[in-house]
Amino acid sequence: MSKGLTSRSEDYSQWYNELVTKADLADHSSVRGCMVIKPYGYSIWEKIQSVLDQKFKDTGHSNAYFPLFIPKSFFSKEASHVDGFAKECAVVTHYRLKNDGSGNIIVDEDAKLEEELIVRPTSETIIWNTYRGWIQSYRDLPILVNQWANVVRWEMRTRLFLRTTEFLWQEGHTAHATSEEAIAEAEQMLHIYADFVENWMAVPVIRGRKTANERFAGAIDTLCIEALMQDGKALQAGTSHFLGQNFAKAFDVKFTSKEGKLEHVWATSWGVSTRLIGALIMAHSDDQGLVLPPNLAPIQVVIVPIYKSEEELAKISEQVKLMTTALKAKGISFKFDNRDTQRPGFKFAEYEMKGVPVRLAFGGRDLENNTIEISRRDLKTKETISRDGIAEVIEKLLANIQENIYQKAFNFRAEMTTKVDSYEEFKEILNGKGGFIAAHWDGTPETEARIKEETKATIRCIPLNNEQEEGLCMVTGKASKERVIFALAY
RNA sequence: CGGGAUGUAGCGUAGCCCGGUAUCGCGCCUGCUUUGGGAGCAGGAGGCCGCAGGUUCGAAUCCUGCCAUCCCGACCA
Repeated sequence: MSKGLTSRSEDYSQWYNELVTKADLADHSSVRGCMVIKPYGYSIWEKIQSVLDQKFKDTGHSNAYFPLFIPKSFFSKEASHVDGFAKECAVVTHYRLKNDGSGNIIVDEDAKLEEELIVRPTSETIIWNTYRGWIQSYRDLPILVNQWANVVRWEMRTRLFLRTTEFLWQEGHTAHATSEEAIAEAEQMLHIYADFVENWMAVPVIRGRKTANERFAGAIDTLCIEALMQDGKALQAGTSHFLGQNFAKAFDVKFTSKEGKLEHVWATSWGVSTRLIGALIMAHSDDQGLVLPPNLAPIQVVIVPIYKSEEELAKISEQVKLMTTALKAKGISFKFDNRDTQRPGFKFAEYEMKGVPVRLAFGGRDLENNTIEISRRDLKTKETISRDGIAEVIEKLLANIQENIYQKAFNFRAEMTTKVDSYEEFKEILNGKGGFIAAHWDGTPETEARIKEETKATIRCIPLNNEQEEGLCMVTGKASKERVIFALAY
């Protein structure tokens, strides 16, 4: 591992790629656009999974698993859905290889599938095809199912965690008897995502609604949470869709209501992916590496011994044991890094790169003075304190770090959110400081498309409970009753 | 799919114009000394120079073809 990182201000892309690699999160794989998530990176995903999974279960959802492959014909059943995904699907056409006689392995043309299989880019179609068999009466509803899975989208251009050809995610797919209930479900899940991202990941988000142009293929309404990254670009961190009866009609999923009438069911789908890890990196990291919020850090406290002999290490280990027992009792995760293959300075730099929130350095001096050196990753400050009541001190410190990281991101977003009233000013801010831009828009897809064409900025969302304010569209001058959020996005 | 570039050790590179079997740094291995911010010294291992042809006594270097990757567009519910 070479030292240091490219500075964020010099080349944000390079900084990001180096950080992902050097913090031991992931590597490019030999397969185009795919990544290998390394154990440390995966442990963050596991933490995300465990917290969200509990929230899903607390709201009545269950996990299930559906096939990776989707018959091509399923896709064509929902017109806008196929339009949205057709250009990025991996397709399985054959099921056998053979030796061509000269040692080369080739696809056996005789083993061509009658109907091609699509590697799922999302599972609405196969799930709704399955739900048809599960639903007959209102008594079968609601169906509240989530799946943890991988999906494949053959994007032209990829980026570690943010947009990879294959990625891990969860997708919830629910079926309801009424429109109101489905809408409430979609909103509930959006708020679960927002709470998670803000309180666990310490990333503030705007909860909002997508415009028709930016809506999910096949949805009636797409809700989203939008976060702001340190380079001033927006990142969609999660979505929740109200699908109306579109998929129920496409897959003929009907139920008999209390009143004895045959009706199509109402649907939602919602998901977050490993992209959240990308959001975490880009929201908090600095030129020393990752900064993990304590609530999400796989290791909250690392203890580095500094010793000159085996005997000294043994004494330190003994004292560390007392501390870790107290930490364990408080549910604080820790690692005692007593590897003798690396020196302390190397370990300090390594855990900074990996974003461990709190570091304790324990040496001979501390052994004598009943002290320890404690350092916090977010502010990079350190001080030597008494070991008495250390677990309580750390517990408070972790909470303080969590709050501080969130506040820092919140303040950054506030500074980077600009209200503009003219198209000129809009372009100036967009090309200058960037960030979120709140502006009036006439509500038409044409104007939205024109702005995207001319500036590359998109409407990230129309915030929920948006402040109503009379104004004029910055482009066409037509009347507008609220500001919407524009930004350049990932 | 257009425009541009690059393929040399695990990673980053020099050499290429002007042909003679590969340079340097990081990392890796061994030993000693070290350990409170990425250790020092000494020794060592590791290469089908992207692939396939061609020119030549001889190719990392020149020529042809192919493949791959990266960047900029297009694309990204």
